[in-house]
Amino acid sequence: MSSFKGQYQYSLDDKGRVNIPAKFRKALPPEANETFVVTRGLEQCLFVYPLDEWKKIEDKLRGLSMTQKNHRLFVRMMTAHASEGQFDKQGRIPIPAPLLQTAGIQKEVIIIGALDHIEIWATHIFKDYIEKSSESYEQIAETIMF
Amino acid sequence: MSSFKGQYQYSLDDKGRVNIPAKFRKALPPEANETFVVTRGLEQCLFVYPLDEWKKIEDKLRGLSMTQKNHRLFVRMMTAHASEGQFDKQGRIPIPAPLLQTAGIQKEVIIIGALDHIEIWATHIFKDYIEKSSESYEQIAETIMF
DNA sequence: CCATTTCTACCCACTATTACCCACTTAGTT
DNA sequence: AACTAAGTGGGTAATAGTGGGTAGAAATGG
Repeated sequence: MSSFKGQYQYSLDDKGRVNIPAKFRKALPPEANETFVVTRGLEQCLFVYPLDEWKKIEDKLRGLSMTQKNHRLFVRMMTAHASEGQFDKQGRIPIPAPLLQTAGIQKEVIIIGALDHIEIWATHIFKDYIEKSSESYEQIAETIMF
Repeated sequence: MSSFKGQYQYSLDDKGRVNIPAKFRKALPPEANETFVVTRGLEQCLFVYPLDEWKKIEDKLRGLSMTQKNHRLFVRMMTAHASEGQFDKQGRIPIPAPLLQTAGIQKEVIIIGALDHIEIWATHIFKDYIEKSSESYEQIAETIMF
């Protein structure tokens, strides 16, 4: 079971590749087979799952009904934007252009760990999000039962 | 079990052929026997099933009742538009003209993976669909229990 | 039933893209 | 200060995508 955490600043290169923090790469379980899946996230960012975690998502998606409009939409959003890949020798992954666009990524990105997955944000979007959300953080905490 | 994912841009050539992404071809299980079935999709697009997955659909269709008007309609829609075929040496499949028409495909297409099947969309229709759906995506996500 | 025409499937060649590899730079550690 | 590890950039070879030509099969008409 992965437990990604932390926040790292990187930049996208001309070929659409981003580095994955060495800490995260080392934390990958062997079942992930050096493979990850990037897909569209909720909020304007990208989710990166190690292969083993993605398999769990897939199983849940398969359980949805093809005849339900909302289910089809959800499956499409998750899968159509998903891209499976492997690290190159330097530990980078390629991000398909459509995903970069949906996440508003141009050059500067922030990569954060979120336990079972990694998130990639355009730096300025992430900063805005954190700032805006900071105000309601304590309030939202009230609604969450621990 | 197939697990198609990703999004690819291709163009229909003058002979009515479209390329199937190399990744998808490689992911075909041997049971599919290099064969696929294209049929009319839900929403304005085409569904492409590897033969083994299509067999499962057929089994479900057989389970429907011939005495129910809606069932007859559903079976007809799925089967009348279905076309079985194989890849040429370059990995392309021919799409019958009537299917192109129902999907509104002229030249530019987007091919997406949706786990057990592949979908072919006219590019502009797909973009409209995604844009329109993006608004409701997070909302729909809330209703789907993972 | 045969001849002609159209359509389809197969094959080849060109172009674009991707993935792999190597080298350089920067940062952190001893 | 030197060494090691991590991040960045770019070149090249292999692969994938596109377009078009030709031969065989099917359909149509005489």
